[in-house]
Amino acid sequence: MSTPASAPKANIRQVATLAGVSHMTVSRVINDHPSIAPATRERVLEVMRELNYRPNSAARALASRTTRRLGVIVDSVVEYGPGSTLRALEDAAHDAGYTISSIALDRAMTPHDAVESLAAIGLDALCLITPRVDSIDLLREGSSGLPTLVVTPEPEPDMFTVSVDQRGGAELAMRHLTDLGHRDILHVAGPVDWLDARAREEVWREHLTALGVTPRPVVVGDWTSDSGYAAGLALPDDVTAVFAANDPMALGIIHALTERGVRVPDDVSVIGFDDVPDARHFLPPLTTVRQDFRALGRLSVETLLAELEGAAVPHRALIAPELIVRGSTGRVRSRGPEPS
Amino acid sequence: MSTPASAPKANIRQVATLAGVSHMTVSRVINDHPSIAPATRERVLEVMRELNYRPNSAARALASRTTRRLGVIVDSVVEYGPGSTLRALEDAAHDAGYTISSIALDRAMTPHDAVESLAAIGLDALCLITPRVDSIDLLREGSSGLPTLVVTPEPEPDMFTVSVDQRGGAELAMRHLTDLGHRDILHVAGPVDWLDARAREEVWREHLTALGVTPRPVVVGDWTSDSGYAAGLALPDDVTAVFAANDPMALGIIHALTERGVRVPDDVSVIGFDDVPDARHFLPPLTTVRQDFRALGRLSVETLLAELEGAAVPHRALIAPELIVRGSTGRVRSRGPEPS
DNA sequence: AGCCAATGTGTTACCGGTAACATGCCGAGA
DNA sequence: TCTCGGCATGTTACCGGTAACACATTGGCT
Repeated sequence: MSTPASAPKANIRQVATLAGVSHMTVSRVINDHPSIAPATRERVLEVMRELNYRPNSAARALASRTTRRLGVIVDSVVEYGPGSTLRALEDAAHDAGYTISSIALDRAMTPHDAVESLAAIGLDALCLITPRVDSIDLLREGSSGLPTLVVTPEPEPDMFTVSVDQRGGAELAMRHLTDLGHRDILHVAGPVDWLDARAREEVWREHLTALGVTPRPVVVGDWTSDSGYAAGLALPDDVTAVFAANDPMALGIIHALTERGVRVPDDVSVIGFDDVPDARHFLPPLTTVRQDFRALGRLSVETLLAELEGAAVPHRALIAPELIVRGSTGRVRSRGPEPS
Repeated sequence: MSTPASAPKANIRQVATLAGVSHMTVSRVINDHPSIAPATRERVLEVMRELNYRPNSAARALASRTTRRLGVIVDSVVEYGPGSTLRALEDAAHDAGYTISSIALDRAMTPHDAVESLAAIGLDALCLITPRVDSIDLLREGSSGLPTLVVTPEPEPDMFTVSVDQRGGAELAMRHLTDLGHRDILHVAGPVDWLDARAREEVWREHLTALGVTPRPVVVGDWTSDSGYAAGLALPDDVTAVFAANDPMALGIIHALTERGVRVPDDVSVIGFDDVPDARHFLPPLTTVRQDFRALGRLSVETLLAELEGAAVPHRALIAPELIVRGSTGRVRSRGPEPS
């Protein structure tokens, strides 16, 4: 065994004694204080290694009033977007020497409770990943006085916000479809209380209107492939393309259409949003808009830490999405004999 | 605003003074000590409410040498299984008043580093979610003296382990296929260093052997739908069923077969493993084996906390998987004119 | 030479809790 | 009535660090 069994944890004063310095000098070595003689530093480091010394983070937190911990409140972790963003945040935070404590809003957990329960464990800053309309207000209300960043599609004048450019992404999707000649484009939207869903829907509407086409009524889904399936079953015959607000719904739509004998993309083109890992193997492989959640997570941590250090940071930052063209979209074609 | 701006954090002694008791009494109220007069408790609670008092967790951790924090090391969070397990763990831990700090093993992070970096922040116990063969040894080596639980398909005599019953799940899949009359069953396995993958493969082999069928060589994938796709392209013509070690690979296989003009399930049956949320809308909807990762997470936390409290807990616990029959499997049928 | 700033280190107090032991009070049993 | 044990509470020390300030030494500049 390399580790001596049950190493009796050493503390800063024991290190100090063995190194022949005061405990304060050891503390300075730990914190990379500039004015430490190189020889002293070496000696202390040596002793620390010998004793297998690890600073006690609770003690540091208590004395310094800073925990090096970020709290994250995530609405709907189970969804691909929020979940991926959280993972990316965790990685980025870890790289910066910070710890993440996250709490999901899913269940019987109100934003207020979430802030409470996170604040209880001690936080340096707060990050809210929430695509919901009202969450920001709820956050404001439960405000904890902590530096805060919100990952949300809508800019908020008085807060730091970051997001993937939802409108830009929706533009990409709509332009792709209209470039292929489609005009009769149905939108299967996400839940009405999701800002991402709203942004995508607005762009769809605006884009069509600008083309002189009257948009049909949106179909509202709930992000699940099930809801996409339902929308697919109910798809009017004269629609030539569907812009689904996410990939699972696109999958469900394709499933339903296929069952109905409607071919994708020959009869109807379908485009998704997200680019989930499996999208390339859907049948047909899904054309979609990729969101770079890793970049989003990194950006969030950067922004938050900069804010903590008092640096001037932009109140709003955006990540650019990317169009991924695959097999579920094609040029518009007449659909054979229309019924009735 | 309901919260007074920048509430000056109260500490235990201020509460004590205002309540006319010693700070120790307040501490006892916080910790639900039995011998506190009801009247006193009420008075203290009242003052705590007034001051909006929150115990400082760093101070508690320092004084009590217990952090109420669990460390989790996750290998391959990006995979559905480990990722879901982690989420479930977080929820269960939160419900028990514990905090989770997790670290992903994915990148340039060795198990040793992971233990180090988790131990550095202070932990009550450690949980390792790792499907890899060698990780347990690595953990043993980097052992931190902490109570430890491993989520792994293989029991380890000297450690606490929990898992979804992999062999049982694979049995379910194989029995389903053979009940439908299939004998020529190909297995598309996960990476060789994954214990889950091994267990599924072994059962596949044993099951066929017991039936007097010589198993063909396994095809080894890497869990991704891409690798499934590759396997599907190379699928021998006389195979009538494929047991894919997870759902994304099953998806890729179906994609490839469909491209080749092979119909699923008419020509070839495909069964997956996991039951990812979208599996029911794959084309055709996927027959698969569901793993209840939420139950697994809950079980893990329960076990770990029981261990912490010194309770006697079984060294090995299993969650039962469930067969989900959908449209990607059917009775065996001759495949029409065989080429050559 | 004398002064001052920078450098390197030490002393002391304090962060906000919990542990361990001490104390006063009260009721039950001898 | 006295004693003893349990209840309710208080006192003191300590957990392992950091902050703030003090102090000694050194070297450059006037």
